[in-house]
Amino acid sequence: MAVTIRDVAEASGVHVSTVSRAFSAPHLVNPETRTRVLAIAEDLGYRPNRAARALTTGRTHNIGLIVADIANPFFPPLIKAAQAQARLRDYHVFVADTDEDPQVEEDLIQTLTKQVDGVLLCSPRLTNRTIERLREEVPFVVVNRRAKGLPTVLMDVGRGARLAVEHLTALGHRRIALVTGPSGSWTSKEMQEAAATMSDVDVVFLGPNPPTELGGLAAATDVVASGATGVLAYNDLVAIGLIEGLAERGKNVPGDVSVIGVDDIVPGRLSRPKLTTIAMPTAAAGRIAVDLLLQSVDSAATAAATMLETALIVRESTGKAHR
Amino acid sequence: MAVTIRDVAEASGVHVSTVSRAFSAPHLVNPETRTRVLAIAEDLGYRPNRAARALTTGRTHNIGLIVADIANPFFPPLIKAAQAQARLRDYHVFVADTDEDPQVEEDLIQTLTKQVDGVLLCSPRLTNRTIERLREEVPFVVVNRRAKGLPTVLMDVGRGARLAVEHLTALGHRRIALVTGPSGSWTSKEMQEAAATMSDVDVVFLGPNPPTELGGLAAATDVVASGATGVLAYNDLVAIGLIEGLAERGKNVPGDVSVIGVDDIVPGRLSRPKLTTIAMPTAAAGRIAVDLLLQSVDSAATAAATMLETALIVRESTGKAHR
DNA sequence: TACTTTAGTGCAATCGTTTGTATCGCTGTC
DNA sequence: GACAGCGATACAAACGATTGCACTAAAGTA
Repeated sequence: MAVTIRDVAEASGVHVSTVSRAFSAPHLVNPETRTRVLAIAEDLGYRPNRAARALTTGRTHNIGLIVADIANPFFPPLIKAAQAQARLRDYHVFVADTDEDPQVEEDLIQTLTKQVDGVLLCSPRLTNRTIERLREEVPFVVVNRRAKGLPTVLMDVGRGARLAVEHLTALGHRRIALVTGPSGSWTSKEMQEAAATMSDVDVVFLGPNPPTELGGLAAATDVVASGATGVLAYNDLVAIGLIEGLAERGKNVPGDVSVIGVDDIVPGRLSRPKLTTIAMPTAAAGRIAVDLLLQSVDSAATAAATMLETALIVRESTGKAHR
Repeated sequence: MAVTIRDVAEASGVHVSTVSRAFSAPHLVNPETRTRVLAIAEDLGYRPNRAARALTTGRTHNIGLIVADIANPFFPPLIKAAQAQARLRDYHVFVADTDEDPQVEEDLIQTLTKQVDGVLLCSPRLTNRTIERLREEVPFVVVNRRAKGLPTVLMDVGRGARLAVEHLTALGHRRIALVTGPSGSWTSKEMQEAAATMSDVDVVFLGPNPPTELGGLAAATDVVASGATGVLAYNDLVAIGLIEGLAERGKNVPGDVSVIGVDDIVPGRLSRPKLTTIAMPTAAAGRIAVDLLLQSVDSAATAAATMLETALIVRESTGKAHR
């Protein structure tokens, strides 16, 4: 059916090895021969069979991208960027969704291992021990989590949290609540550590909470009870839920309480009031993670952590504190 | 490095072909031998090399999933469901993003063709002629667009539109605007045709518009000018933009104008007022599309169109019309 | 002129599976 | 007792590429 390297070889009167080299080792073949072969290949619509190539070279030119939940608005921009970057490098991306289940995550890595050159792990739920074990089988890059000895891409949410708190204090808020996320979350820990070092302000920690709209909704009671007039939420979904919960209790945002989220996901840009938030460079993270992965595929892994800048985006959910 | 079928064969004292058959043709090998081989394979951590298998069988056990824009909230649930379904069938999914560019879409299909058993095309922007040509190379299933002679998964947005208009008329609205989408869109056409057949109501068509929040924002002027008190928007993003545009012109939703969107994406559930919308069964579409695709991979393609039901979800953006 | 180098190409092994065919030892039949 | 039939297994040829090595002819060197 399909046109193979052999067809091209016959059509151009050379051996298959010459055709192969015309593509992958140009300097080894006569320029004239090369252009002729390439033209004929083009003509015949020849595309190298990657499976066959993978068999001899051991390189599949595929990478795996594993996320907890594709439908979580945080991930699509990252996936999109990673896929585009991989395409630039002539790699294809398997996307897999673990449904937040560590067991599924491990299985997925196992079955993917043999047909990819590396795996991108986004916000993995696996234990460090398991990651340690699996890294023997395939190169990893981890995004959004610290993993000792592995190349890692992180976003500086600590600095983001400081910017957020500074923004709130500049607006006159003196008592601030940090609505934390799940207890195991690296992001949440970073935010707490950063907030704890701030001066000129009282910070109360409320949590842990599920990282969802419902988590925010439920946290509204605590926020009201805390007497805080400024809130930094674990992420935008929590912030949106919180704003709703506050409204139910007669509190207006930003009139009575200022709320800041994290992630800058699409719903936050469209909700009302539009969410002031800490923007995470997810697209950049995806791009860089792919580059790091491909780099560690054909040389020794550089186990450095890359830290990306975050930025405060002020929209409508924060305002001046009144006495 | 990795453990191959040969290692398993040697460890169990049989020929590789026996090991192969122990997996893929159990009835051809002695039950005793089989269990022994399987145990040893398990022990050694043997995983068949898919590239090698693909080479002989011609089946890669991969499928391609091509969408216009991963970051568009409409797609992730579909991708998620498709990927999960594929995994059930022991298939892996390449996800690729065309950035809404037909040329990229065509390239993508070309390069993917050789390493997948079939391609899922979601809301393709390709011309019918191009699809016609490409289908020679690889089995397709098309989602969210009519494609003659190809298996197709559609969502009954026509019925959804009728439900929406009925809902508005039941609330007393007598003049309704349909804010249409891009001119080439199948969905938009379906909605127009359905709306045109409704009685007891004036329907005005406003468009075409880009399928984004900005498109909705810009359409607000026309809506106000049209004198309509009820609006059906091309999708949720447009609806959200429209609500914002109406607010800028002093029109309250649902007080002055009722607005209905399409898709039931997450932002619509979180925006304020919460959006009344026509829910599209995207997850089901993803699942079914995968099944159809795998089916047409190893038998003749059934070129039937599957139509999925939509549903009206009433939230807060629609209300009674007042004289 | 004889020898070495080098550019360009062909040859053949190899990657890890699958699968059609051959082989082998039994059992049952006539 | 010869042989067909059969279950179980081994053999070996693919699949489509890559790549180390061998070879040839021309160019460079002494």
